Amino acid sequence: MSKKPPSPKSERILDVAEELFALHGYDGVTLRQIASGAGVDVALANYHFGKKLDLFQAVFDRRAAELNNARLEALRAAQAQAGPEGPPLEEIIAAFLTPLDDAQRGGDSGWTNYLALVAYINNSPYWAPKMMSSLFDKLVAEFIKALKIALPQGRDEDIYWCYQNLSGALTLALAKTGRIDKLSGGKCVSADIGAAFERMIPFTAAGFRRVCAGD
Amino acid sequence: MSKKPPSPKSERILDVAEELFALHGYDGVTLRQIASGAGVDVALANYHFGKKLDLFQAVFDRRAAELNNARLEALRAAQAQAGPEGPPLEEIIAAFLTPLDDAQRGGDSGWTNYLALVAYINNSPYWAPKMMSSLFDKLVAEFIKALKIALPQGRDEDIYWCYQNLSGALTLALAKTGRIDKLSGGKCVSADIGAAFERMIPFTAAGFRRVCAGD
DNA sequence: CAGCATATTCAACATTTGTTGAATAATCAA
DNA sequence: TTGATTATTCAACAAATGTTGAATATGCTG
Repeated sequence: MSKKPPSPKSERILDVAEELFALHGYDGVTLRQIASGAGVDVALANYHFGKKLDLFQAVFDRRAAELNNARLEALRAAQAQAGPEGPPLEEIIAAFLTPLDDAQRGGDSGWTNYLALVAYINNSPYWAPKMMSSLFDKLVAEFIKALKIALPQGRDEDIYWCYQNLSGALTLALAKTGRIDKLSGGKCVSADIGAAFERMIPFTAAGFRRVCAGD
Repeated sequence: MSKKPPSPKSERILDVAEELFALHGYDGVTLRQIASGAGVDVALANYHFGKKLDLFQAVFDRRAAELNNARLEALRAAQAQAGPEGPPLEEIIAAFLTPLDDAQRGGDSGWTNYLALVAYINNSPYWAPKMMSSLFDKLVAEFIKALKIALPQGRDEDIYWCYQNLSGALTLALAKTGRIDKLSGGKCVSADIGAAFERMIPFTAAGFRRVCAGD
């Protein structure tokens, strides 16, 4: 485990930046808003992280590796438990999703903000190509490989398109826009990622099978 | 020298604003960038549309009614063709999606930008509650009603959660981030909405059935 | 033509923005 | 204690931003 100073102000800067970037996007947040929210002078963000863009990248990087590891471990665990034919579809998808729910349940509200930020980046035609590839491509490739084994008759294009459907459903869930709350008259709460995943896993698994296996 | 739609400069302002807002978001675009792209002075945007926020709203409103009508008509057409038990699931979803593809195929690249802008708004925790509800809630309620008829055993929460999965998959497709292009090594092109919908319809239909009908 | 409304540009404003260099405070080893 | 390194604030800069009022152009109607 990495050990870091308990609460230097640089961490508070990252926390506040994380929250504000997730809500308003990169250009919708000023360094002074971040500094003010962190109870810190404007120049301090620059001292610790350099330019605004570097701060944005630092926020993104801070939790990326840990998130990646958790998801990869979940996939490896499912694979270790399965036979040589690989884990079933539902377990692959669950390994893709549940680490995100676990992170949010950990009590650290920073993870909630971080995942909303990832949703913002992943849905942005400007940011997604620049930021998502560097750290997530390898992980996604691993999941795609596992999906191909679970769906041996699936054509590559179909699997990738289905993966995009899964990614989109996940992205909107992480964004937590509150829209489903209103549409459903309160029956659904967009902050309840567990409830969302409870449906997302069978939903997308059935979708994969229908498109890639003809079921 | 003359391929010009007889468009006054106010339309060009909307066109450029549409494109830039879709790519960079509300705060990522300056009025001077819009004016410059439209070959127009900065003050003209203010003269025609008022404040920046009003311009943003004007861009959103310009095509909203037409889009809504096309989707509602598609649903009504499916209902008219079906018996009293209502149209099957796939046709409801197709009515929800295909008008968007038709709009993009119309040759007007403005529709492509507009739908990417809707994707940006729909995925934003800040904008979605303010802008999506006003114009889309009634339409969504109509589709939900049709879905409930097609899935009579489905519980309300399940149907709403499934709808969110559909909405998320659609949103990411409309954002056209280009990410699937790279992941798939060129086998999928995110600009090809037709190809995306070809999979999205059976994918989400199977998902609805699995979650809401126990199939 | 004249007159008038609309459309468009020009010039400028008060703020806000990201950024930086110097000054001050805190931390810590010797 | 020193002294040096790190952390933080202060003050200010040039550039960019949204916005506005006045000036000019354009088009239309009589």
